[in-house]
Amino acid sequence: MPPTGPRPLRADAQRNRDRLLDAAARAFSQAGGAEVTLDAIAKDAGVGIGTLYRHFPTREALVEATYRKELARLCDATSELLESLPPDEALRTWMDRFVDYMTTKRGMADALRAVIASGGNPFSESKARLTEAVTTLTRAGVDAGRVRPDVDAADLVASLGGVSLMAAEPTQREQAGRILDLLMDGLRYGARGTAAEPGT
Amino acid sequence: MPPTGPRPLRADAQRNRDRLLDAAARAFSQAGGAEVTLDAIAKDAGVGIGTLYRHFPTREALVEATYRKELARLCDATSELLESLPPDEALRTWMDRFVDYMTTKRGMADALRAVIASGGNPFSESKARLTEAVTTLTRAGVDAGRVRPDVDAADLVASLGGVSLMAAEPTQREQAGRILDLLMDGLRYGARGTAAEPGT
DNA sequence: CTTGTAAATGGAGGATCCTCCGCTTAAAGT
DNA sequence: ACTTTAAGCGGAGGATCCTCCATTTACAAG
Repeated sequence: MPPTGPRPLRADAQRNRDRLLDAAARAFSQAGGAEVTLDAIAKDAGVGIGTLYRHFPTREALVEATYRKELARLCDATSELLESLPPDEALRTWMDRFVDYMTTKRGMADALRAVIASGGNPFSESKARLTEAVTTLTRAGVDAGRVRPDVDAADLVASLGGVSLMAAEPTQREQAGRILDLLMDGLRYGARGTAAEPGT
Repeated sequence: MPPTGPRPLRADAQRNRDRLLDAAARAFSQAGGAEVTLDAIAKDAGVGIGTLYRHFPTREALVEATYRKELARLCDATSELLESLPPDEALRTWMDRFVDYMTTKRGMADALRAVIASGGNPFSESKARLTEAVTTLTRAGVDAGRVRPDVDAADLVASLGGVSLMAAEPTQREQAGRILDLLMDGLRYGARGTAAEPGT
């Protein structure tokens, strides 16, 4: 017997959930979308505020769900990057994209804070995907002798999260880039094929 | 004529400000101090909520002011560290202390977010001190050939802020340590006296 | 000491967050 | 079709945040 997975949502619940996500996507992608009130989103979706909170217990949860697809796309881009670039550059480029999502879609910052801070639970889905993507990239780098082998992918994801949080203001995008360079050099330090010079 | 500095506070205003800081220190240093309501602090200080908000426009501003002294102590510790340790280890140790403040005094996280995110204004005092401290440490490292010369101190402060934000949970203190190691190796990469092996 | 005035006060009130629970309804069983 | 029941709904209401401005007060000038 197939172990009863989490039983499917009731039809009306599913419908409301979808409406909420639609409304949220609409709201968050507008300018200043980070300030939209949850009441407004619920109203726009035509459901009660209680329903919103049941489906998404915190603002972060709603934002995370809204951006889950985009996060997935970002993760899926790894193989493509690895085909067209040397592994360390692929990793560096991927990091840049990661941060770019933050500065363009403002609501995304909340999403990632939620994803990365998820000590153990509800958002681990996206977190797992991100960690997996980073694992793929670093492993390729290690195999090519361009990245040190003793780096934990989860640590790196956390770092990216931290950098992104600081770079939330588009003003600080350049600073974020420099920090990523630094981090990248930390990743190169001690790789098999170590070069003594920093930078690309 | 001496350029009229920001005119001194009126006597009653100064008194209220001090009371508020006392009350805040009391509140924030208690367990779970991060959740204290501002109304409670105002009441404890015996002033109206409006007064609190005039002196400290945001929660972060109050927290920052509360911890300003401790932040200053941290900054002042640099010379002591430089006397007893090689510059790169001094820097690494200082970074650790920086993060430690976060995990012990929980309210401090808010403070630092405020300090570091201060694009340009009200908290630049503490930010400037932190940057100065890091400058001292890195410069010593550069002179000793143990830190690369092309690192901007402000970038490093921002990085520390990012790491600290992610390490807010004491659970993640070890992860924070590993990230600092990585960052530190990034700083060593390309220093005059480059060693090919990572770590200390 | 009196007066003028700008600084400072404080709390009522509007906005938002989030919880809680009595009512509604999908859908499984008969 | 009818009953049953638990999943789902919604929004009133309590808590907190922050603003605004009529009133009070420090203190400088006369």
